[in-house]
Amino acid sequence: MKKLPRSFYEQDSITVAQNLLGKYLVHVIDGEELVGKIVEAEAYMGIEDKAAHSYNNRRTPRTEVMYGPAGHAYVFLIYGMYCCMNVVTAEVNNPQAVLIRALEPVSGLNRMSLRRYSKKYDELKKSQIINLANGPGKLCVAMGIDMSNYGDDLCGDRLFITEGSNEKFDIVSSRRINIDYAEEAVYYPWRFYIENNPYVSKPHV
DNA sequence: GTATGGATTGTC
DNA sequence: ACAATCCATACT
Repeated sequence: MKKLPRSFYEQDSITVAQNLLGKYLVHVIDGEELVGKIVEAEAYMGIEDKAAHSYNNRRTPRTEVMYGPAGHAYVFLIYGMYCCMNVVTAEVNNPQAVLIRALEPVSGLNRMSLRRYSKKYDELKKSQIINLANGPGKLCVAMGIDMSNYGDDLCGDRLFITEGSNEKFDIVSSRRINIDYAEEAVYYPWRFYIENNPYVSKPHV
């Protein structure tokens, strides 16, 4: 499949978040391709978005990559135990990003399964298959994405995103998850997911 | 140097 | 409903 061009990422994060649904996230690790279809994403609109790490132009070592060119990975550690992966969007010095929140596993299934459960894929229960990558922390474990991927160029050959299939789907929008601190931004409908996809993290919200 | 809390998850 | 777990950030 064809990699998404830099221009895909050089738009506002709301547009990119919606357009990322159905695309394939690929991580090449240990000589194998791990692939998941993006089924859920959240837009973080940067300087004026109280939910964003870059709110009010907060520029620190952690958020630095968000101020650079679009199409790079912003990975951060959350709660001391999980990583979350974002795609940097918009132009330089406009620190927007899209959080990848859930994947439908596509290939490298055994590798993903071993990373999450130390078991082969065909030994998993149904619930474990659903839970392989249906959350921002889980998908990073399954895909082997960690802080060493901070700043990775998504137009490169290690961590990238490709075009999806021709399937049609409807997009649902809702409030973003776990940003209760964000005052009025709590209610912005900037979470997007594929309707009726079983790998979405919290379909009901 | 010190304190605070989090774009989560798994278990109780 | 809550603990796990620890770094980034803000403040002194």
